[in-house]
Amino acid sequence: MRYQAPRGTEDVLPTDSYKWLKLEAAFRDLTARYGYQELRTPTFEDTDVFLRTAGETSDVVSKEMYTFMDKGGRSITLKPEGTAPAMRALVEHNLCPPGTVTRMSYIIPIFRYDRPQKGRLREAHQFGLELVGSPSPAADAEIIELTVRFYEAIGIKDAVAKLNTLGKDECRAKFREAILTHAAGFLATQPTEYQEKVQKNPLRLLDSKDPEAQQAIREIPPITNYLEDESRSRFDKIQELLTDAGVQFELAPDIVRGLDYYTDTVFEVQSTKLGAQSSLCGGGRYDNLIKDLGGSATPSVGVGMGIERAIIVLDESDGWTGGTRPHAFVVQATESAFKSCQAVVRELRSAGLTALLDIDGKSMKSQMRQADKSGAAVALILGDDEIRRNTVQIKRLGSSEQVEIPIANVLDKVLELQ
RNA sequence: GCGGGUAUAGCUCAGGGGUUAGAGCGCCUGACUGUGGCUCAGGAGGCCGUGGGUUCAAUUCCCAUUACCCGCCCCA
Repeated sequence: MRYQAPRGTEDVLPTDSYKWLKLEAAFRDLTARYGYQELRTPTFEDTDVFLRTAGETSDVVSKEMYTFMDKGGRSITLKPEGTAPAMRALVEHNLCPPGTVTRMSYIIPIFRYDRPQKGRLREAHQFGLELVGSPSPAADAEIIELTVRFYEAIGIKDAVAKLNTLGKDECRAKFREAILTHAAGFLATQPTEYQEKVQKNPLRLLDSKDPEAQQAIREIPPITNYLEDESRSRFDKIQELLTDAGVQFELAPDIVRGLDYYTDTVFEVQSTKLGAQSSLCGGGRYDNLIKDLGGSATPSVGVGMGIERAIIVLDESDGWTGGTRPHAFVVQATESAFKSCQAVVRELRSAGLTALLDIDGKSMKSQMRQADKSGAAVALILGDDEIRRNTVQIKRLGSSEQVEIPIANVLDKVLELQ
């Protein structure tokens, strides 16, 4: 126990990896049905990709990035989020020419140097979706619907989308001013550090958990008072589409997101099972990001869903339905039966079944215990007597039914008793 | 980055300045011939997180460090 995994990282153990496989399969299956194709990007990017997009004042960029110089003197950053790298690839390979729409998905590790907590790791993983090229509110609604459907598909109950809009540049500027004006009294009582932070990004005030801040926030007129017509009608239309789709959502003015590239729509799905980290995923519209990366202006929407967080929620709600069980465990009743047992195992495996056997020459009692613990549906028992008779004993574990059958019928019988 | 808590067996946790540090679960072996689960008996497994200090004596007290947990910040 000398070494341990680096702080904020974790090993997924063989006994737990089925959870990952299950979520990944659900994600790939569901998104494929909506026409999303998987994009795979490098684990690291030029640091500029993130500096240009996430916003230099955002916490992610200002204090959480894993950035280093490589031996060629390049500034490299392990990706702290998925959207900017995906859009870097999209621009580089011209994946979304003007006038077209592109749907992409990805499964990636993300790295953020922050203090670890429940549901917050330095290396985490996320499922991502990007719907690129469509200015339509139907695009926003599709991403939100797909996200909620994913949580339903993996068994997370009560997945409710929290929806908000941040408007566009001009209206947001007016709204920021309004925040500063209305919260001036409260801010004056705060440490200068916090004042500066809010000065730089007044929206930050809105998701504060401080009760006094909450009080101050109540004085601020809602952003909807400042929205331009286009933003307002988008917001309304999205809600209409989600309602039509039967997707549960709530309006949540406190959702502002930590990355600066969002425009108009922002949303999260939250859970109370995540401790201080309430959000299971976060996403929104980013109409300026692609242009910032040197592409042509392309309206887009996307989402990033935390895999570890989904697993926590499912763990705490007993959301896992049985792992995989072997079909058969082959028991050698006599030492000399080993080769025959291996032949049986080989036959079952080549027919696509999971078949196990002991390779340490343990006692039959021990083998039976192993068979039981493995969760196998049946034990196949083979010794000298059976070999002489060309038979095998087949025992259904969980009951004590046992019959002797011709060895030629093993496969059929094993399948029958599953 | 800031504040607080915890660290003892594979897991969940007791304990205590002084011979061989415990429990439950798990694991291994056995209970007449080649049969699991239940029961019973036996057994393996711990530098008591790491480094330093106080002390005749530290796993126990103190300090530091590392990791995890909780809250803040923030977020997946």
